[in-house]
Amino acid sequence: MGVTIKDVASLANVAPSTVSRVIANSSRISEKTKKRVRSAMEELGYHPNIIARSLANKSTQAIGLVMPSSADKVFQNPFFPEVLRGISTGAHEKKQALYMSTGETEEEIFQEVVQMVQGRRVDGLILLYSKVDDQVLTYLQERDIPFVVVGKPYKDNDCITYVDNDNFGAGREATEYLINLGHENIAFIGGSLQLVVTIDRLTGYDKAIQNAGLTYRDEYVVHEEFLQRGGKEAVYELMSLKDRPTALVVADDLMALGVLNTLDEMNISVPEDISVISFNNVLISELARPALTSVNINIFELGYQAIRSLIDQIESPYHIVKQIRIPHEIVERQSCKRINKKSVTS
Amino acid sequence: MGVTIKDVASLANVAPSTVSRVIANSSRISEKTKKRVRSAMEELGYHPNIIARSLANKSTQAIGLVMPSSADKVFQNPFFPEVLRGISTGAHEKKQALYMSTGETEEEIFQEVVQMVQGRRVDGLILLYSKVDDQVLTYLQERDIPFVVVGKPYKDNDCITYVDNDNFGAGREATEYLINLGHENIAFIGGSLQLVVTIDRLTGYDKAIQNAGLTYRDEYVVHEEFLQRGGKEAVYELMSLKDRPTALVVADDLMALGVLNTLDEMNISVPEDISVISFNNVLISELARPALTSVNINIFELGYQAIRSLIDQIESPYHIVKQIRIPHEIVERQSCKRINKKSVTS
DNA sequence: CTGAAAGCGCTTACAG
DNA sequence: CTGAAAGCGCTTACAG
Repeated sequence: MGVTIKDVASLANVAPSTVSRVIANSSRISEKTKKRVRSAMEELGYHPNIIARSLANKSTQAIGLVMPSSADKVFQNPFFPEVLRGISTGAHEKKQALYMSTGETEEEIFQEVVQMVQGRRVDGLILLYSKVDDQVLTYLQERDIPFVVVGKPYKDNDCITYVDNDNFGAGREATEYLINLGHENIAFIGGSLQLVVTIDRLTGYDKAIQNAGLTYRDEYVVHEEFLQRGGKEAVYELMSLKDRPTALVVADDLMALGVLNTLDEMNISVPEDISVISFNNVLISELARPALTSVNINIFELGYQAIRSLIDQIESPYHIVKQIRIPHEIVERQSCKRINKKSVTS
Repeated sequence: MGVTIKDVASLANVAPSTVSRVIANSSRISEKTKKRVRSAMEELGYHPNIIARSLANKSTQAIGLVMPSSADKVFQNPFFPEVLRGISTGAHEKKQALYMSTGETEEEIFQEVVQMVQGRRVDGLILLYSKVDDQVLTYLQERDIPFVVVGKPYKDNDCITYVDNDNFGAGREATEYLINLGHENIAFIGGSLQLVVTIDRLTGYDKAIQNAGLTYRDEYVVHEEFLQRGGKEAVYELMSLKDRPTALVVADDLMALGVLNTLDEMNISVPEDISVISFNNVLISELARPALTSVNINIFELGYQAIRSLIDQIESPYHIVKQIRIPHEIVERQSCKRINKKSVTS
């Protein structure tokens, strides 16, 4: 049924190998025969069989995307579609196909990765997460398969190519932003401590608190699963403290939206009674009321740079390691306000 | 470098063809040799080369996902991650790999589809959109490639396998829900009329208005691009009418969130002054204030059934056409309220 | 129950 | 500048 290289060859009166060279646009073929072969391809509606090509030259022109486990929660976070968009754009520019993992548990995903790699389905992989003690990462390192991590790996930073924000800096700056508005009681609501991003942002928060000479309080730091219904618990806890915080650093826009709702239910208004700053700057932060001041981490760029550097790595004859830092900046909206200190109030 | 079937064969002292049969778990091989071969595979860490297998048996165990064009807007709609999740789950169950298209324009996407199909990269495709006059669809039909559409195709309904909601019914019921709450001035804010889903929901709205003996008014029906910053224009237009609507049917949760914001800016409160019902029931509808009453269209199921029926189609020896209707139901939250009719007000 | 051989549709030294 | 031949790693009639 399918038109093969042989059909083209016989129509153009050349050998199959010549057709192959025309496809590759080899400089060793005369323009004249190239033309003849091309019109034969046109006439027959020939398209190269990519599978056969892969087998022959041991390159797939395909990239594997490893999604985090617990797919259900993850996909709901607008982070993923956006990073996918960046990856997709880069893939298209470089004519790479994209393969997605589909497993839900860590073990399933690991098996899939092994399949992709050993089954020679992909030339390299992008890990769309970064977590402590990851067997996928270990496996890829051992086998010396090209891969890049979106986010900062927990260890071996120097030997792994990754694309990340300066989340420490982002956490520090967000906190400093609140400090500059006069806040002294600033709490931090973070996601899972299994995620390196949480750790980094929290450390930045710490640093800012210290630098400003504020007292660090354990009870001001709470953690909730990312995406949980608004971190209700966390907010209740914080608001029932004797020294209520006057400002919150929230690790994620979606979580911040939930925090906003909980505060609303408690009749605490933002930014009048309490200021809120969050991270990621996804569409939701604009649509929230009040619109959220959020740290833009340029998610698209994270994905785009990830695939660019993966392709560089695949094409390069020697093993290159690169760390790419995507810039961030605070986008001011309506959720933060200068505090009226009691002493200053007339 | 890679371990091949030959290595396994010589270690196990059998022919390569026997190893192949063991992999396929053919009943024609004795348990004894199966065991021997399997332990050889284990010992060598053998994994079949999927590419080579594809070439030999002309099946790829991979499915292509065709994303809508204008990827930028699309990925931001929570519809896509959710439908992807359904597809991914089904793919994993059936051990199918997933390929994503990466093109942005219609033409790019078309070329990619041709590549996937003629390059024998996939056994079938899922179209994650449905629009008027789609060349991809026409191409797949002509070539008799297995595919399924998520959404209702614009024409040729009977010959195409698709998975859809009863969007006509959903539009009608949403409108009836408002009518039952006593509303008579009900407006419709829809997305692009290029999308079949918009047309269906609008037609349902029409029907409900007619059935109830209410007068249909042209000025009550407005269209905005899906996802546009809240359909601000649309809301202004409607609210400046002499006969202001008392209820809105909004085609999409994200759009409804924008509508909510615009109303808020105009100091019109929901549901006291105006009721709002929308569609899709994504996470955002819960997080909005007031929480949105929304028609749950079971997006996950849409994706899950799509891939199931695609795989059925691929595995079936004859061409089967199926139309699957995913149920929907109204999820009541806080954005709708019984109207206080003037005549009834004491 | 097992093996030898041809074939899937390409690419790529090697030779001329 | 072009061709004949071997090979990529599997599968599958065919034969026994």
